[in-house]
Amino acid sequence: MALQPIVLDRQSIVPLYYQIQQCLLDQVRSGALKAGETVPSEGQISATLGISRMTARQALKMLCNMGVLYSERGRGTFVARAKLEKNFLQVLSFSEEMRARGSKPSSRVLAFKRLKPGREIADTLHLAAEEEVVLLRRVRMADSVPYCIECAHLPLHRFPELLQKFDPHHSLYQALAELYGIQIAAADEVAEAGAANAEEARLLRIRRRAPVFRFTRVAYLRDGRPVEFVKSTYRGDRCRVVNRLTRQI
Amino acid sequence: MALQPIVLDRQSIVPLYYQIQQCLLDQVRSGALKAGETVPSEGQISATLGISRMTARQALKMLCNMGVLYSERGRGTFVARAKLEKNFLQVLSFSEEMRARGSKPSSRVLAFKRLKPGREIADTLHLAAEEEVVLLRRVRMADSVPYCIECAHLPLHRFPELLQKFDPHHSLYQALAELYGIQIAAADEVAEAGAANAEEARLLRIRRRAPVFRFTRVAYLRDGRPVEFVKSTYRGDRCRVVNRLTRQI
DNA sequence: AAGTGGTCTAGACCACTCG
DNA sequence: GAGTGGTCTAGACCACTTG
Repeated sequence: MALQPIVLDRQSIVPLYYQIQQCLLDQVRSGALKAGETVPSEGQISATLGISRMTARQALKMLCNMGVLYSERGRGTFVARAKLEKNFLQVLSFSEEMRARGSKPSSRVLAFKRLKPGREIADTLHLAAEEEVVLLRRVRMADSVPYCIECAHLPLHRFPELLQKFDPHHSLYQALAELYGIQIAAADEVAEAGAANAEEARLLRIRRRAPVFRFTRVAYLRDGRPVEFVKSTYRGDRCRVVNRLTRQI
Repeated sequence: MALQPIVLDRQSIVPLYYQIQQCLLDQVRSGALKAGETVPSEGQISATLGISRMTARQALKMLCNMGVLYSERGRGTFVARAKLEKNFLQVLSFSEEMRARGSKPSSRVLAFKRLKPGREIADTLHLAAEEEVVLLRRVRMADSVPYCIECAHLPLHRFPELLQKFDPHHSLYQALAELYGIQIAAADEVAEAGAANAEEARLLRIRRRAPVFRFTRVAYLRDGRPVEFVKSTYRGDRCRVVNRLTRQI
């Protein structure tokens, strides 16, 4: 309830509402604000910090959207009980995901070439007829243990010299950012349950017919243009899909 | 660019920003506003409708958060290209999900009783020692075809007369809402890939070792208190997990 | 009655993009 | 320079919860 002293920097380029938001987030993370507890009200925050109520509100609103807080009309704003620090639903590349877990990612490159794609891929990537893609097929490993087979398709016209410039043993997303200034903003992913075929079993070092996940992922830029189509097969014993679902009321 | 005439009802209890938001959403859905096109600017909307710019902004902001629109500073607000009409990550009960697809849900009840839960469930639901749960185990079917085996656990103290009042052939979520005024707001779900064991194969009418999804779901109220723990097994050939991922930049 | 969050207003300045 | 979105202010009224 007592607001830890927040020092705002009005000269900073960082918006005031963001400074407040981060400060509250730190207090929740550190446990200074515990689950179920009341957060200082919009009125208190604005009075204490000498800012407008709308600005205080903006800070709280974003934390509510993130699921860190929740508000009840007439009662107040509270710290939510659920722990959702699990990097929910971020688009992460394999490399990023493994590094986040403290493992060292590596790759065995199976194919890296240009190719005329099939219908599904051409349609999904909005390619004109006869347009080619770059195909990158790799076994991805963490600490030298195979995790998945990843088969990425990228429109050649958008990444003209990828075949020459990119070392396929490194992180693709990092290369796209560095070479082309490309920021992936979102992705749609479909997961299916399957059983390993002979090739998958060999590459992933599992038994034939062992459980696997098959993912189909389409990655988008901020404006919604598709830039990547990926099919991948993950070992069922080393992968789980975590979701945070919300209910529209 | 031309704004379809929006008629605002200032007497309505429905907030102005929400009326605007729904109207724009309809135009995007109907195709009147196409992907990549400019949406009327905050200034235009506020001037045309005779409302404050902050209110117009609130309507646009929510649509941006939903991924329907995106904004670029200095340029404008645009319709996103991705098709994201896929019932994004909503918590839906089996019944709701099947009805949404136009199928008729039904259930074969395997168990409906009180029970002392194991450690994992007691911990997850924050139960005191010796506290019991209601166990509801069902084969869920759509148009009489088995889809999954669902095994739900609910804290008995919160739903004291569920065993007497609820007909286990109907929708559990609907009953929770009607009998206890309970609104589930969010859920965490973990999916794993597996192979059907003998019992699962029999109940789901698939071969032994056929691919299945195994889900573990914990459902929460608005304030984050857990109210349901579910383990379920879905036929791999009749289920896919769809995700929309976003990237924190 | 006092306090809370939800909505709304009518302004303001800024950084940015574009012609 | 005109138009855009991003931020911020200082008020306002309302419905709601709580004591």
